[in-house]
Amino acid sequence: MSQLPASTTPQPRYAAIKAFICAQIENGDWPANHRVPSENQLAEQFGVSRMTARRALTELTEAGVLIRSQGLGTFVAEARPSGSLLEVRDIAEEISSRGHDYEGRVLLLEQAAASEQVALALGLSAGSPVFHSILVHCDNGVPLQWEERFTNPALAPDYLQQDFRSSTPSAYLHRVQPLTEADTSVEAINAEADIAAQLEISAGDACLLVQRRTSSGSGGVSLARLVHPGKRYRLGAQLKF
Amino acid sequence: MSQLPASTTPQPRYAAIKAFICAQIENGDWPANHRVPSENQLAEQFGVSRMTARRALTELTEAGVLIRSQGLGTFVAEARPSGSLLEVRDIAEEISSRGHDYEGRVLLLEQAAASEQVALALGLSAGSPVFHSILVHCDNGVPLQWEERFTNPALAPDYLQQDFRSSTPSAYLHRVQPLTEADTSVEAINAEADIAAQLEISAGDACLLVQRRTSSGSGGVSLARLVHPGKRYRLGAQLKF
DNA sequence: CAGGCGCTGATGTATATACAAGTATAGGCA
DNA sequence: TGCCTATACTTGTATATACATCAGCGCCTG
Repeated sequence: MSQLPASTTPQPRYAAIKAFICAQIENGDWPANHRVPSENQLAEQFGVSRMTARRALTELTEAGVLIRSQGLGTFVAEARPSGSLLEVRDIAEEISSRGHDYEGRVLLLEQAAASEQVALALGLSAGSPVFHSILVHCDNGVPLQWEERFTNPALAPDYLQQDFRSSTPSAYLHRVQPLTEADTSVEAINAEADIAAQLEISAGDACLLVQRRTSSGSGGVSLARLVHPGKRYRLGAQLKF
Repeated sequence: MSQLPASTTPQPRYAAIKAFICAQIENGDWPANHRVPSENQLAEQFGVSRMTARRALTELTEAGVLIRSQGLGTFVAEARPSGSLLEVRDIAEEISSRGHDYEGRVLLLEQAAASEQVALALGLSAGSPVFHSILVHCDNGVPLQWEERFTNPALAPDYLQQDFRSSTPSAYLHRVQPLTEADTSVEAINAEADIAAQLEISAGDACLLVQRRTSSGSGGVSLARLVHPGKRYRLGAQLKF
């Protein structure tokens, strides 16, 4: 073996089919929603078995390049919007990974009655008891995030007994309830006076407001409002297509 | 929810194997780096063929739950960090999909000399010519995004000839250069006077500043600074784990 | 004793086959 | 005309089999 000098292509055969399909799409020959040859057609065309052709289609589907539907066929997916993915890490882990000291200041930790909005997000009825916490996360003593959180008591029963000075509610929830879903929104706000004071910035300073609703298979777990001082914090992301 | 009591189980057989493995991991019976039974063992244990057991292992590997290596075996992966993903869509497509009118106001479209920072991001030398554009994207006539962009002339030669009143630079670049990578950061700023005027907001109002560097296989394509009025715009994301 | 050889068992690739399930269409019957 | 069914084609699941490739181990030879 290894008699093929250059371009020794130990690549599997399904890779050739994937490359072929991607080439057609990138050349523009196959626009979005164009129908891709069926598994049997590709198998015959490339002289492979149906299972091998199927693997190429399956992997491209998982990559978001194709869309398949049983009985109909395989189609080119919409050109993906110049989208990017943004990863938001746990704030305490982030601070620790920089080699800085993490400190959580607990401003409030209580049981309260759910407002209509909170009840809706957590799948409860308005007025039901929910856990309500407000804390400030600090990096080397400098406030980096103000966090207000409403948590479903059924899914995190001993929330109020936690010590959030060293571990975050987010980490606790992640530990007791495997999360399966998260809805996040990010916007910019001018800091209100009280939050500004707690973040040790001036009222009106620009802040990132991240709102996140997390849920597990058992239902809504938690609703969080996270405020970051704009001058001290930035969300980052690296994405490869 | 819960419309399926227990009877209808049209679930494929590999799903049972996946569930079994996940259960062992979540129970703590199989810690990180624990060795998972081999394909043949699982096949015998569940009374399925090796290919079916293999599928369960393959899918869990793709999901990041397991790690496999040829000749060694399959192992439980390290617990995944509590990360989440945020998708950012193209602004014109976003506006159109709401059924609103998109309008692009071109404030500047020129060739300029690259600053040191721009040159670094695009893989050029400082002072090289780059395309420089500033525009404001409007939704039904209301400014929604201020965009300043530096583009590599080698990869988008007829950038200056484009009509960005109806199609965005982002869409043009996506068309002529398949992007493979993007680095994005999001922060909050107080609007400067000039940008505030162009966005028709007050100076000092909180804004989202999104900075994005995109690159293709051929190198750095473009560097963009996107400013959104905080009161009018929000980034959203839905993530499933 | 060192090095190599082959064995075993693991994952990776590929094939042929079978049946299940969803979709669209052509044709027939009332 | 309107509805229903049979059929063909598609993707989805599952199996049995074969060979390739890689890592680890032990034995055996030089």
